[in-house]
Amino acid sequence: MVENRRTRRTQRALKSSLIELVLERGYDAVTIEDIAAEADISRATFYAYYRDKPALLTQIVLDLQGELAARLERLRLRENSYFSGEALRILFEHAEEERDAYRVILRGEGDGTALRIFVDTRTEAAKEIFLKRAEVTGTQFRIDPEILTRAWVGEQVTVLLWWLEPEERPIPAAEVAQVLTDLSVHGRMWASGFDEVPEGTF
Amino acid sequence: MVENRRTRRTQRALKSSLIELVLERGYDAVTIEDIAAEADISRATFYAYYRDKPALLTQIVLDLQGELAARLERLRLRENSYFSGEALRILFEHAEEERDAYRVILRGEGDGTALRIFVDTRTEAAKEIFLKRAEVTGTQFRIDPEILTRAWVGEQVTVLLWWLEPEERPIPAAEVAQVLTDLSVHGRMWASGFDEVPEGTF
DNA sequence: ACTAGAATTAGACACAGTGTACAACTTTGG
DNA sequence: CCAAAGTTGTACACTGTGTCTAATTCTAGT
Repeated sequence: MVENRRTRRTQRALKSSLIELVLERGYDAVTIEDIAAEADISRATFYAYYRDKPALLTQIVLDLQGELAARLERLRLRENSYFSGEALRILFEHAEEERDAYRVILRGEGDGTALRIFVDTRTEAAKEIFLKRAEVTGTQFRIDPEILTRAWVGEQVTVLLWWLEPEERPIPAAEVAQVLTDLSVHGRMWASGFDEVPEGTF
Repeated sequence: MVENRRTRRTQRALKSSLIELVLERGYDAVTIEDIAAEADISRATFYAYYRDKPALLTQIVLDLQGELAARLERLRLRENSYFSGEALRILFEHAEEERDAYRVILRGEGDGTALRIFVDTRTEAAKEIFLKRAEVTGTQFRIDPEILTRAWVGEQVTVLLWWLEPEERPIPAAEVAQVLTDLSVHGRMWASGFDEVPEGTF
């Protein structure tokens, strides 16, 4: 199975068919026969490329992460800053371009594996940045960086899914990214309009 | 199907069997026959209570949310404060008690429906509190409360799952809840050890 | 303690989808 | 143009699903 025009077409078709059908009917309601039919390919060929449905979905996340990682790497070479909110904007823009794939993944379709891969990869990336920043600036974490990272990725993923779901997104990518950065940087009380945390609370 | 000793036993057994087996082998690898066998019940009886596997899982989330809601309601009657981090502690304590059920749900096992129900319910609850607080204090949101809420729930869910996974939890419930509250209230830069946001960033 | 009704059972059924295999065919790249 | 790579249709055994039924066991209320 070398890289041909044909094989590429086949794999692309299978991936986008899965995405389309899953969004339409839900993961469990889609059979391999359905995917093959939608892709105009025989069921036998499906098995030439993927062991089963989960394998195809996993490949979709891996591809997506690969593309995202490439864009972030390009940014890193340009900017070399651990303080830019740029990375988040890139994530949201990428997600908008690949809206359907992201929706399938972030919804957790097909046992949660795809989502788990996505979250874990993002977590690793974020953790590295946080730790490197602390190292460079000599700053001491006030809370466990593990929790910090998990929380940060959790925010991203949840807001991302919410933002992607409607057909038209009223808020542009750059703007949600900025909002999320502001919230994360300044905290929830600031975001709620308080200038300081009210007395005798929390 | 009135509430008997027998029917209650049957339903409980089916629920905990599903949870146990899913944690052991993953949702898709568990058959209804497996669940019934584990619960010492015939497959026919399974169908007397639940249409299918998803229906059973959904019931599990609904039960859990019901119990959690009851505890939070009790708190609300006692405290009547919109500024307490108490609610979060209750969530973490509840999750620790029902660790296995929470893990199955938060992992997103069996198409993401159970997780979606969980997240949506939490989101509604959080949104109500945020809006009510703003109303009471007359505060103006600096960012869209919808995003604020989604992000907050996203943090909770992600950290919760991370915290629940290991067999023994090194950080007690009350403490993670406090950490999460601190982070959320003061923001990520504070949590990373910065006293103010560095110049020319974000 | 008895009994009507509720709950559970085993087993059979048709069915849909899976994963594998293979021989025949079409397309591709050099 | 042709050998190799890719694709196809078809068939197979198999697993699990959901429905049904007649027989059996348990429960609650008198």
